[in-house]
Amino acid sequence: MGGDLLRAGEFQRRTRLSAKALRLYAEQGLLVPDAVDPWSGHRGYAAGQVERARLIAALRRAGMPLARVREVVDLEPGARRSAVARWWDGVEEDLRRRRTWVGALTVEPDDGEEDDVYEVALREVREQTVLTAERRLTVDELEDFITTAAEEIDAHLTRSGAAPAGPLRVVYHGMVTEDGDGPVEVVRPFSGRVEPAGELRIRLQPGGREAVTCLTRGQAEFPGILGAYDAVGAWVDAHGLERAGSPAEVYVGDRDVDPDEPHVEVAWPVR
Amino acid sequence: MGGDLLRAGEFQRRTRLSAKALRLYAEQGLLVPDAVDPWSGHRGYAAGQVERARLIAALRRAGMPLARVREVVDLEPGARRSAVARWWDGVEEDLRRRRTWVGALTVEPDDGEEDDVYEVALREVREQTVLTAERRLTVDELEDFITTAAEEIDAHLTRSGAAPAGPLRVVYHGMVTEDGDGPVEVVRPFSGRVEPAGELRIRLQPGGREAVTCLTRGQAEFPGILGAYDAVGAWVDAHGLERAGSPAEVYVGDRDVDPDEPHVEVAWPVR
DNA sequence: CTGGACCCGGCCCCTGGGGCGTGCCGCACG
DNA sequence: CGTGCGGCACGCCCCAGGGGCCGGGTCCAG
Repeated sequence: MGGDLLRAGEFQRRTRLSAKALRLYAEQGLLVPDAVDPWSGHRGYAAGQVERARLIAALRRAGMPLARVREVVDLEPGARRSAVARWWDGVEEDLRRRRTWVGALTVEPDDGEEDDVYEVALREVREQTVLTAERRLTVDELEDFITTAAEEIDAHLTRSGAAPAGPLRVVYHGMVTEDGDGPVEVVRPFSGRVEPAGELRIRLQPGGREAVTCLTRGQAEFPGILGAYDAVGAWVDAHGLERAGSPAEVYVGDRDVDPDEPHVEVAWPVR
Repeated sequence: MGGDLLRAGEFQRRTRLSAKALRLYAEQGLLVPDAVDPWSGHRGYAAGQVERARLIAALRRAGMPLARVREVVDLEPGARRSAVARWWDGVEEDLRRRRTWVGALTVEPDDGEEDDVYEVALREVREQTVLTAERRLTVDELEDFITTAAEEIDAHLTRSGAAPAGPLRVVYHGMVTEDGDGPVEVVRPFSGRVEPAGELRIRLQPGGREAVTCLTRGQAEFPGILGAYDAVGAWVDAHGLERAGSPAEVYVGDRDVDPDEPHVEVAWPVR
């Protein structure tokens, strides 16, 4: 019976969706009217479509992008609920990241100029042979990668009868922010004889001078640590030097102990 | 000295802003390069612009729209911090709204069909004289308006020597969702003689039949209450009746006490 | 028959860029 | 002296999710 077909306006009212939205969903095949008059183009919705439309409306109001709505609407209720929950986890995660930026923006700086907080020094480093692992990644994979790579590197050194000859460095060849993707290189100097293995590479870390500042754990948290990079960079510029390579973090202490002691350095090679 | 001008690429690296973004900001006057070569169009940024650029970058990464960045970026640090905080409050607020929708979508329905949860009945109402206040508003103003309007109405009745003659009704002549805007009418039946005053109007509430269901406080929370409207609407359709006006909430008990007892009804006039 | 309600499609607008293609520079290297 | 390459500008098309407006068609009741 064509009599239970709802016209666009009525359907709109019942689903709390705008005419524009309904037309969009119809075009995209997300919510296709039960019948379309070929002459006038007028759409007719079956009463049973109200439920689907309301589901879509709720998902949209929750802020879910249409592309994902498309994937989710046709799932079984249980699967759908968990899909929505998974998506929402991502939203909250994103919000947490944004919140850290807001935090950095709204926190009153302790006092004095930002540049004065960091004591930047110049030091000479000598050429070293290093074992490295490199990867492009996003910020959420970073922690994992550093830990894993450091373990792999040290295990390989031990296996080869070589020994670490200095602190772990993490060189940022590119920006790793929430959207950037490196590459990032985990670097361990060593003494002894080692063959490359798997993803692990051996290279010569050139000697030279680098500007460096030392941070406490607290200062090393993201995104505050960016301030340290800024400070070192600014110091280099201010002293008429030239940035000569990619900046690095040097883990003077062990990475996973002593959360409040100072032991990460930010170092930038200069010329 | 033109020597301390940074070219686009270098500035990009130092500010962690994309070339595209920098060009956009330059066009929009948000971050205007210190010098532009009139022949090549090449932009040159002063070293001192890095700080502003980084501020903008941080605001954008926090998700602040450019229009607001524009307002905020030139404020004094203290004012800026509070402006950012205010904006962020709005973001969190919006998120809370979205979260209620997600909650409605991910909560397992208790059991059975949604329609069965509500017992819908048909009842006869008689014609009444009512004092009303009407307004278009958004969902966040709703609570306030209902409370205030109810107080005003009852105060006016008392002043006029008339008496309330039935429970408070709130008639939703249009959709009031987080984006919709009513209009919403707060309605109090009365007996006695009353003159209109200010925004308060007197009209005749027509008698007739209405479909009605009774809700507990818990069911009446947004957005769950929408399910009640849906249920009543569906019941009306299923019984071959016709929706004859705007749906209303009837506050059988006082609005502000007894949070867990049932005393709000959803009523829909029918023909 | 006519007015008003309802509805269509189309077009331009918004944000905040991403991605791609084209073409211009100047600089270093052969 | 050429030439290749990296850096840069610019322009076009794309995304979501519609809002708003316009010109015209349709449908129903009076």
